[in-house]
Amino acid sequence: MSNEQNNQKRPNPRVLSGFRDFLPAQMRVRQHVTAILRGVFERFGYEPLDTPTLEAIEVLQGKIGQDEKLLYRFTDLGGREVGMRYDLTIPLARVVAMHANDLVLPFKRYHMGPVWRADRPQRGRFREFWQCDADVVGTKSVIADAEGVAIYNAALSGCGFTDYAIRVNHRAVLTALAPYAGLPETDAVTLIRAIDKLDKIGPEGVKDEMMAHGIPEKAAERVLELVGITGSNDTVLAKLNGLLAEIPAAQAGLDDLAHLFDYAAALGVPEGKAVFFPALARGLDYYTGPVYETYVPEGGVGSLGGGGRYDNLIGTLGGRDLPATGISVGLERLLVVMEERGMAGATESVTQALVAILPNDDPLPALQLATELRIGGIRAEVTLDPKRNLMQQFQYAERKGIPWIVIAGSNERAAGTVTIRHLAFRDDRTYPRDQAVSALNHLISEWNTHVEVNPQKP
RNA sequence: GUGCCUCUAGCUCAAUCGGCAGAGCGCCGGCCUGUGGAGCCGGAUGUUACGGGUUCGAGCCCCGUGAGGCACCCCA
Repeated sequence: MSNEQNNQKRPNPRVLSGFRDFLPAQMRVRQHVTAILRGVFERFGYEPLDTPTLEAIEVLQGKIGQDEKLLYRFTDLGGREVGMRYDLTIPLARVVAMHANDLVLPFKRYHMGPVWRADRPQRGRFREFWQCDADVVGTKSVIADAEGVAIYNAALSGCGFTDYAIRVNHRAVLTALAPYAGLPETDAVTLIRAIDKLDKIGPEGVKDEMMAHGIPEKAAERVLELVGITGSNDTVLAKLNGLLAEIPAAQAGLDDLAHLFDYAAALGVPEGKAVFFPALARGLDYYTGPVYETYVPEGGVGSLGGGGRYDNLIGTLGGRDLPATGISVGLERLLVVMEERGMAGATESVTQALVAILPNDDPLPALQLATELRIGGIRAEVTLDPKRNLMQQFQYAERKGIPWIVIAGSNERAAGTVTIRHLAFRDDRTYPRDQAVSALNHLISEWNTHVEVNPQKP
């Protein structure tokens, strides 16, 4: 086949809108962050779960309300109607319905994996993206809700964030808005949809939006006054208790939140990180109790994750009616913000040491040394093109982010030594050949300590 | 799925009224070097996102497609 024919037949390489390739440098960061999240989930005693990416369409349909149009669906070769999972919560509900007898309740699981939505892509919004969820099924305890907040706190601080906030609200507060403003319940969705934009368009914008949807000015002002209340959690709770005294369901919700904040503090959430935020809006068709979302200032991607209690969902898939609560961390948004802030470390290669082979030297001793390093637990690679001179090998290591280069050329062999050089520090050290592995292992752990103490690389 | 904006070298950006496609950084090749990040010499930087149209002539104007972004919608 000639090149011309080849070019004509070859399709333009491309990826679909909202889908992405992850090159090694990006994958290292993704794996770094998912490892942090996995560590947090497991530290709180959540067990891993995985489920198929495809589900029968009837499992996915009807549980996701308005977003059904965002479902990727197709007919498979056997004529079955199939959908790609839209979130990780529906699969959890299905697992609980199918395996209820095998699960110990409360069932605590975490699940990290891709989900698909045929949405219009934007910054931090993709058609294929990862969610990292932790949920508890089978308890109504507010401790479980507080645990969700505590997990968020541990996850975000574990990733290096310091300026995050976890906003907390309650379904009962949201549903109380309409009666509080003297409006019929049917206006609740309109009110919630509007106050959800408070951050973006401000109080005046929210008021305009409400009025544009037929809410009387007085009622809009009343709602805005309530959701605009700020202060310490105790202050806001007290004020809302007063304002919503006539609405028993709201009182119960506020009581939940009072406990939640106490529990969260005891679970290690620092003062000011879990904030009662009455303007936090979450979908009404889903959540039944406490709800929360995480924010970082100037993130530009909306919330980094959300969660809450959904006591009525599990039963809808045919299993026992079980209460549930949980969180979802948006890996992509986390990474967008981390990348923008230069927090996405882990720029080093997976390779810890390159074993150099000098030009015209025998490659076998280098291969043997690499083998020893690997047996010693060091991720090592060996120069694959020994015609490259030593400087080119340095440059290869530098460019790839390999921190160490190990040289055991003819000079070292004659002296019975190895030379270990740290690329960035330009630090040469000579060790006896038979101590190469232990010496490098020692240098690596020394370096890791240094990185932890001082994340700024030279 | 709707509306609007954007797309020039690997990256960041230029290109007067429609008149020869440019800079910096990076990259590639050669030479040299058992201890470097360089030097010297040389080179490509390119289907101006893609496909059409108008024009003597299109990076620039028009239409379509794709991708990215913003706002809806919704959400991670």
